[in-house]
Amino acid sequence: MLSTVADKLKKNTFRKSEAKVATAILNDPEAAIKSSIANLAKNADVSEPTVNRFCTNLGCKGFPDFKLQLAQSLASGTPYVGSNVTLQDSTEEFTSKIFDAAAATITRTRKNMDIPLLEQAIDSLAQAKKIEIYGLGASGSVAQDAQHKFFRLNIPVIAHVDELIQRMSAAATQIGDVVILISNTGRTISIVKTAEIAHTTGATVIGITTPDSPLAKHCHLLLAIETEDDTDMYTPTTSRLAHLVLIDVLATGVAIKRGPRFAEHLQKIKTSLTQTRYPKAL
Amino acid sequence: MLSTVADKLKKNTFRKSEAKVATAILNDPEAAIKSSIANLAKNADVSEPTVNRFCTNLGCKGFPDFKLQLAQSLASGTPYVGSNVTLQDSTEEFTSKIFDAAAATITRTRKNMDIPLLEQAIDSLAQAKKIEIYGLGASGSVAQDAQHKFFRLNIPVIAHVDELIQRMSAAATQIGDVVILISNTGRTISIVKTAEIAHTTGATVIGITTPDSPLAKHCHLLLAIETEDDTDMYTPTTSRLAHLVLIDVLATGVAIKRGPRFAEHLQKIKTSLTQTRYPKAL
DNA sequence: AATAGTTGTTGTTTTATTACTAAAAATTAG
DNA sequence: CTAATTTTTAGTAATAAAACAACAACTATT
Repeated sequence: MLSTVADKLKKNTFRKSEAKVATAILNDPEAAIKSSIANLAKNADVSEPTVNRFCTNLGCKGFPDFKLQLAQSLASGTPYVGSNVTLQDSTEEFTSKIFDAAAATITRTRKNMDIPLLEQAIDSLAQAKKIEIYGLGASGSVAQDAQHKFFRLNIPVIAHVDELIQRMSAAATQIGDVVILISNTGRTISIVKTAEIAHTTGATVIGITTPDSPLAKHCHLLLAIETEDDTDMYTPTTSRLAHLVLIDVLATGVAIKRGPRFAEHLQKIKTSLTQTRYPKAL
Repeated sequence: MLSTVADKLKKNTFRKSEAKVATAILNDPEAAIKSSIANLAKNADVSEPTVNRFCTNLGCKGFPDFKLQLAQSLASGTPYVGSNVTLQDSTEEFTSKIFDAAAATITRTRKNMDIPLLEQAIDSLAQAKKIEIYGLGASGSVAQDAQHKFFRLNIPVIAHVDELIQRMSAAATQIGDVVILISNTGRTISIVKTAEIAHTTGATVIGITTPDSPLAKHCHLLLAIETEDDTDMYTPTTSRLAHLVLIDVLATGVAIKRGPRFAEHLQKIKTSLTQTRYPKAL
């Protein structure tokens, strides 16, 4: 895991005057990326070369390079402001926090994507005789969204949100089928059991869940989505957004793999819907 | 609408030599943020002051400021390249594009949020005797996700994804009830008809849909989500992500409005789930 | 007291910016 | 339609600012 400049700033393995620099930067990072070396040196009450040495010690090529890297780590993610919603928040505040959290989740998930693994998953989905998608609770609607996505690709697919039906259906899978299991925690007993059942039939088991979870251990292909710790009950869980985007990626990958002959199928689906809609205004 | 430096780079309202600068930067943005003004000027085959003027014309304070801003928009994954997925895309490419589009949608939606309107919606939801949520197709799973969210808040809520049941249920609503209609296009005839029915009963009709659409005209409260034009059939629709986050905001708002007495209810729900899960590893 | 480790001072080099000038394009008058 | 004038645009050269390197001084530790 490559650590950002912002992360390094928080370690306190600094010498006296470099610590001053670090705290000065942490005090107002936004200001730091805009100020010159002289300015920052004055603020931190150290000499200019100290600031420069500080930067090189952090692994940067110099002060400008440091500013650039800091700017980038600030831009991605918002690691500085705690984004937990509180009872005291104004509408504007909690709205911002929720949108922030959502965007951050997307960005974070993107960074952690394992492309070769994705390709494997897409391969097996593209060749699947049948795709079964299981989820419970909030992951249930994710499963249904996934069904909708793959259905449009003209692939035999079914989502189940009922524990018993999931088990029965899983038991009925065969070699060549793919079972996608969606679980935020990866610790839902019933889903894990279902994964075990699917394993016995020889179906390919794909998990969209937290790494190192019980479910993760029962998957042929683990598409890991890191969960933020559910510290605050007022903060909605954003991981299902990551799940949805991941499914978009899978479905798109399959669509591309199937190539241009699918274009006409998708067109068919589109025209089939036109009768259900009011025409677009000009 | 605040646009990033990266956005501005794509507009071609440049003069001859500044266009050279823009293309040079777009050719290799990563390199641009690292090079000096002299270097970039040579690459673009223009003089150094031209590069500088280019930066100030873009609204930056100077070249260093420009580099900083560009670095930030690159880091936050802004799609500075056209984000339509093509058949030729590598897995890495279309994955990036999809995640980019998702993040961009979230950010864009956030900017367009109308806070007072949100507050009105939250108010009516918090006071609702009953909440009904309707969606079809992809919006169906959004509706079910919404049901799940409000259900956790101990509010009488039901989602329907069947056109006929939606109509019947809408006809049975009363004053004090709230009907949430979710539609990406806002042009699904059946949903619009259902909105009309709900209107006659005196229920509050909230629409989560495209502004200026037929559905939008039949809502008491319109929570507008701008849709990106569905230009490419391989590009998944990201608007449902916006819908989901918006629902998060609504549910959170209601939770906050109901105050601390809800904390215990949420706690109850949590403990009710523990028996269904494997314990967390230490 | 000596030495290794840190920090500050001075000066050089690189980088960015400003002011000015030349060229090109556009506009208007003849 | 052409020529003259104005306006816009780009480049040159000079200036200012910033970053960096080499060296000197200081501190703490043994």
